[in-house]
Amino acid sequence: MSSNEPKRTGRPADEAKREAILAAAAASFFEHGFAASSIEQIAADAGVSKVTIYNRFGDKRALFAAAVEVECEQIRGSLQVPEVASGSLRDRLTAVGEAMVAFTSRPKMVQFERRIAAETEHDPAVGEAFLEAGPHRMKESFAALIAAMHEAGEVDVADPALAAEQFAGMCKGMGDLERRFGAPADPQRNCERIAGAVEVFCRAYARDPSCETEAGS
Amino acid sequence: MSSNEPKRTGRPADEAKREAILAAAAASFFEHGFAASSIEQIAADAGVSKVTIYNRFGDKRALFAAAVEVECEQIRGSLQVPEVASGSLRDRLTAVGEAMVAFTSRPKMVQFERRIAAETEHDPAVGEAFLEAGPHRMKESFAALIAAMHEAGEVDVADPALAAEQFAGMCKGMGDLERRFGAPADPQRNCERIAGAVEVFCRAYARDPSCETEAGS
DNA sequence: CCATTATTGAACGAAGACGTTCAATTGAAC
DNA sequence: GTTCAATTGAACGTCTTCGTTCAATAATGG
Repeated sequence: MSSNEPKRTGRPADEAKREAILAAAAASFFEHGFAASSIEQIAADAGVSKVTIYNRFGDKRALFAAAVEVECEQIRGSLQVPEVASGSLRDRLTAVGEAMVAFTSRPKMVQFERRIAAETEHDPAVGEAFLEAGPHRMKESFAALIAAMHEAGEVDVADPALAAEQFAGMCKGMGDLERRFGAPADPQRNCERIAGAVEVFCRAYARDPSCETEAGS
Repeated sequence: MSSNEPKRTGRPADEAKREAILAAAAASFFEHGFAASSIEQIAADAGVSKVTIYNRFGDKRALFAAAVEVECEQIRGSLQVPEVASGSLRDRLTAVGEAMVAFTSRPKMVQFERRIAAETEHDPAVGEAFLEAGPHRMKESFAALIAAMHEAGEVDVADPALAAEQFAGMCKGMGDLERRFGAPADPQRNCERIAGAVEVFCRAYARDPSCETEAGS
């Protein structure tokens, strides 16, 4: 693999600058939107010349795409359904619900989703990339977990993917939507939503009506 | 009330032009976004002089706000939980679920929500206005309907608002999110989501396990 | 030291946008 | 027909933006 060692002569590219550019680009794009962000401002924020940005990314849209890709990579890295193997079914579902809500309601994520959604209108590939990096992976992980619970005889679920959506949908309730449109978060209501989701899910799917089954450690 | 009859002299304002301006503004703002829309283009689309727009609305932001207000008004007018008074509990819930999904998944609405969410970052009042005109009203209507079912002894629901959110959340599942990020709609999956939501809701809340209670006509 | 590449600062050109000004025209009411 | 407001078209000023060009400088390998 000669590509592994470019062996290029001349002054090497400053990787720190690349990251500074991407950080500044992300900050501007996701706060002000694509059209309202200016390359010059991003360059200034990154402490970098405008020409450097054009040399390395070529284009405003390409820079945007690169910033989105970095963010999606971060999402892929930090997203995971908690592997709670112990505790009652209720406890484990509650943990999953809390993790999902906490993950999706961070202001950074809300902001990112808003911008990606808006940009999807102009460039569907952006929305697709996000969907794949975030929600779809999360859904698959959680569906697999439900399928495992089914195999273990704890629940009786014919369609794990649907059940995963149902549980996630109940946990989010309208909190999701409210945050997206600027309403302040209501932690207490969120707890009630999660508790309610666990309750309904258990009533609908649990084999043991008491839902106190302990998972084998 | 002299305000009822302005009795103003001179050439009267052309109301058709006002509507044309608002229509063109809505089309441009909600398709391209606020920053990427230009007054000149909107004026051209509306078949109107740019000066007319400035005379009547004053400002680009004010024009945007007016367009949002018109759209919210339309939402307030067309949104309603269907008053299905007959049929089994399952049938009525299914009808409500279908109506909600149909209402929120129209491309126009998806587009509108994307833009409002993006603009909420810059102007929280916009998000608040939409939330009030749309989701909150819908939730209250549906919660009232569930409360009525509870009064009638069909279901046993301690928190109608929470139950309304749960049902709506299950109906939407991830279809909502997928549409927002450009994934094509999947009508069959939507039907399964609604059917699944009805099933889970009934198992969790219905007094009559068979869920075949007929509502009095 | 030399070749080569990265980076910078400044300036440029073209384009577009916002919002204003103004004279000219239109249209309704009296 | 006169009066008065609405509308228009065109031009203007100012500002911002994208993206490019170019000479000068910094940093590395040989």
